[in-house]
Amino acid sequence: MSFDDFINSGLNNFQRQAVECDTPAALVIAGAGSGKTRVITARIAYLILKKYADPTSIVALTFTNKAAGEMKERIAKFLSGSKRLPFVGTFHSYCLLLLRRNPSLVPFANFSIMDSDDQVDLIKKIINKNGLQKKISANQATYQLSTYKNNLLVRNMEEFVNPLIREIYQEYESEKSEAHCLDFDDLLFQVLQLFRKNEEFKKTFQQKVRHILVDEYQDTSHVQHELLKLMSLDSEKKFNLDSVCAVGDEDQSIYSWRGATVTNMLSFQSDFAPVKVVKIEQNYRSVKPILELANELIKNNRLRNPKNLWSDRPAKNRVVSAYCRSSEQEADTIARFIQACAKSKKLDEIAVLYRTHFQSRQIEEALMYYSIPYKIIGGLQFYERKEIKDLLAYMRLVANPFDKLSLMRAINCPSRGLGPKFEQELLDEWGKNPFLDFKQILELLKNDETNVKKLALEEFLNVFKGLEAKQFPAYCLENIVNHTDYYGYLRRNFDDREAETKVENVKEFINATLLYESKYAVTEAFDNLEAVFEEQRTPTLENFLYEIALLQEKLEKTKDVARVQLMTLHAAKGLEFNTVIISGLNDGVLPSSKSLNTNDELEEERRLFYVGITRAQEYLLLLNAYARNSFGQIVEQVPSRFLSELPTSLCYKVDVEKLHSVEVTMLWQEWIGGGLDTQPIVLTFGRSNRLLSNLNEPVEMVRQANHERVHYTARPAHPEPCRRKPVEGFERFRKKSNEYPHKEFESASPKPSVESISERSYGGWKTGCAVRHDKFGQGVVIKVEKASEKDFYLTVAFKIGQKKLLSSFVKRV
DNA sequence: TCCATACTACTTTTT
DNA sequence: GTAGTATGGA
Ligand SMILES: Nc1ncnc2c1ncn2[C@@H]1O[C@H](COP(=O)(O)OP(=O)(O)OP(=O)(O)O)[C@@H](O)[C@H]1O
Repeated sequence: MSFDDFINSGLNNFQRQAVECDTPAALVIAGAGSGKTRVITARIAYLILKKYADPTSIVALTFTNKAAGEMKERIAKFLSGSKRLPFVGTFHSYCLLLLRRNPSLVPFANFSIMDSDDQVDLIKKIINKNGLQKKISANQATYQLSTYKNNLLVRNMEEFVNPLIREIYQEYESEKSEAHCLDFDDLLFQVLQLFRKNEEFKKTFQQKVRHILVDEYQDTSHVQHELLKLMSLDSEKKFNLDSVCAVGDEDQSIYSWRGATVTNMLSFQSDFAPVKVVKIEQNYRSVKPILELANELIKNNRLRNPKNLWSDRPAKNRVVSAYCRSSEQEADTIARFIQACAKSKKLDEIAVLYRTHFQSRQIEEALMYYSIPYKIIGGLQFYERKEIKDLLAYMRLVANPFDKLSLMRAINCPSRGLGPKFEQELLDEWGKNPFLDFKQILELLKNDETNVKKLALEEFLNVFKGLEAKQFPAYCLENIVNHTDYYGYLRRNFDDREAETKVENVKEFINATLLYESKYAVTEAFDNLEAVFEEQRTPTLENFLYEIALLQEKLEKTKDVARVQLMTLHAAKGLEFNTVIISGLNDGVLPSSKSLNTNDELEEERRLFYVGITRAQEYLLLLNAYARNSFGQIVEQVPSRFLSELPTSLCYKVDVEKLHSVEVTMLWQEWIGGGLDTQPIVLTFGRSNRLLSNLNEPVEMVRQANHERVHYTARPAHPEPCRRKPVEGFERFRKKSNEYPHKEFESASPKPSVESISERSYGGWKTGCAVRHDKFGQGVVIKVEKASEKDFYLTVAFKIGQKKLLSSFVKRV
């Protein structure tokens, strides 16, 4: 389709207004799936093709690399053939680009970028050094530090700051700058400072860049908003670009925990006034039942502006909510569902979404068991693996010989007798001579060491002989691997299977560097670095390190076989799939147990669920389980409170827990396999034939919002499926109301075979003491068992019956 | 200094 | 269940 055709037929009136908007500032506020991203892409194409804007004068900022990738693809379609492409990427990657374009303005010429692991490692070191372990965990400190840093730049928050954090902050910053490292926050800060302090820099920037577009504005941080202001306004706060266009949706704000500020949407309107505000209410992505479900859910949030999002894609029987007995069954059910889908859909049109990464493991296991190809987005990333990070440390040292953190990582890996004691010497020495690079320091130290250590140091330094930042990355990496005998080290230190996977990973790493080199050879204009100076466009080690710093995924050839995508709800933002599976709809998982304290947090969890639902185009499967493995223990679960907010008329509930696995497959085949879109199909389930058309009829509420009514007892992880009276047809799958899920197991289930130690008191927990649980109310402890040093299992008699739970879940009364 | 063993804490979410 | 740390003996 030509772009003209697209403008005429591929956009509705409102979208077109935003795309063709001539006022300098435009803001699109619109619900999920209403084509906001489409507006951004179309506007970029419009500016280039209709307004003859130089592509390199356009900057499009997205929230994630994945979103950037998709947008690039869409734009490239409109601009087929053109080698000059606009910048599309995250705020962070754009800031990195600016810093690299202006090496003379950066505090250190060759800096390393710390990822979050490096950050936590450094903070942990500082905490341990100052004996603060007892007071704060490294993860907590990292999080608070980032918040502190972000606030520092924009407004003064000194008095509210945890003094501990300020202390750590000082040391963290100085360690970082001695090592010539920047963390993710620094990338934004450095550029922010450039804009604030360097008029020349700002002038050059505004001469070159004329249009800025920002996606997902509701999740931009204060710093990012500030940055946008500095980029677009002159010193008199007058608009100084040709256009700025942002799009966003308050209902999809899910990143407040990392500093996202929804009110940026309002600030945008005042800071860039006059702003043309465009609202879009039609959803093009989802079929009606799915959209209505999402609308009903989000209505429960009080802190929002009501919207009237509608879809004109009628459909029936599109949402099923499955109640599983355990997380294993949940995973198995997902796998069987995907199997049933695979007959009519491509696997990459299906996504499994979850709240936290650890949930992916069980799902993975099930998918492997059924040989379903899948791909995990996020989670433990390729470049976060230990073996890769070790080698990266060597590479980083080549590019940045001041990188203390990398040196500490590399020096004794593979182990060469240079342990913590030597590390301390090294740190002391370096502290005295901060302007020497690591080779000079090590040469210095070599003189007063024993022979064994001398040799070890010699060996270590030899690895770097002849390696330079301007060489090809693959050459450097292969040299490092060979000179350190890295494969040998892996085989010596890990058992066969583990060693082999690690060796494989290293080989893949080498492949990735080779691929990176060839990519440069093939396409002259490497889109991301399109506007970088020529010498920065050669595939050097240095450039490779910058390229991967903000990328977690490894560079892969082309899209290979279609695979089911597994990711967190956060990572799914901005994406869409034919079929979406959301697993783990239990209180404590979604909403997360850490977000139950305040209403704000709870509403963000609800938005997260909303984002998940609105990723689906055609089918939506929701799952929860009555038991879940966490920390190697089976913990009872209650269905998510959000499930009770979904109208039953839109959501078909199934008691999967009562089905045999074969029946589960039949269930899915009947739901999906028949091609419900085109014609009503005749079911051939069991002995009876039956139309599926009544799938969507209202049912009585099954599990009430007040979970107190539901009665649970401890039961084995895999109870035998219970025997049911056969029910005719598909209807038999529908969850019965008022039927307690585990009535059958209550008497049958063996009592936990842990010896009673109820007479004893453990950690202050005593039988007979009164406790309060958030949901189950008051109760009395009948049994105490040790779970760990600090945690205990309490068997508590509540009004609703006995429950066994971790002591951390109850309060003493 | 290295290794084996025991014991803890651990799970949000991302650039 | 596992990664990371603490301890103690070789
Ligand atoms: N005018 C239109 N006509 C037909 N399809 C459209 C139109 N606008 C958008 N779409 C389609 O609707 C879907 C959602 O669009 P898009 O991803 O741009 O929405 P969005 O507002 O960015 O969504 P979200 O906020 O949920 O990420 C896409 O598949 C897109 O192709």
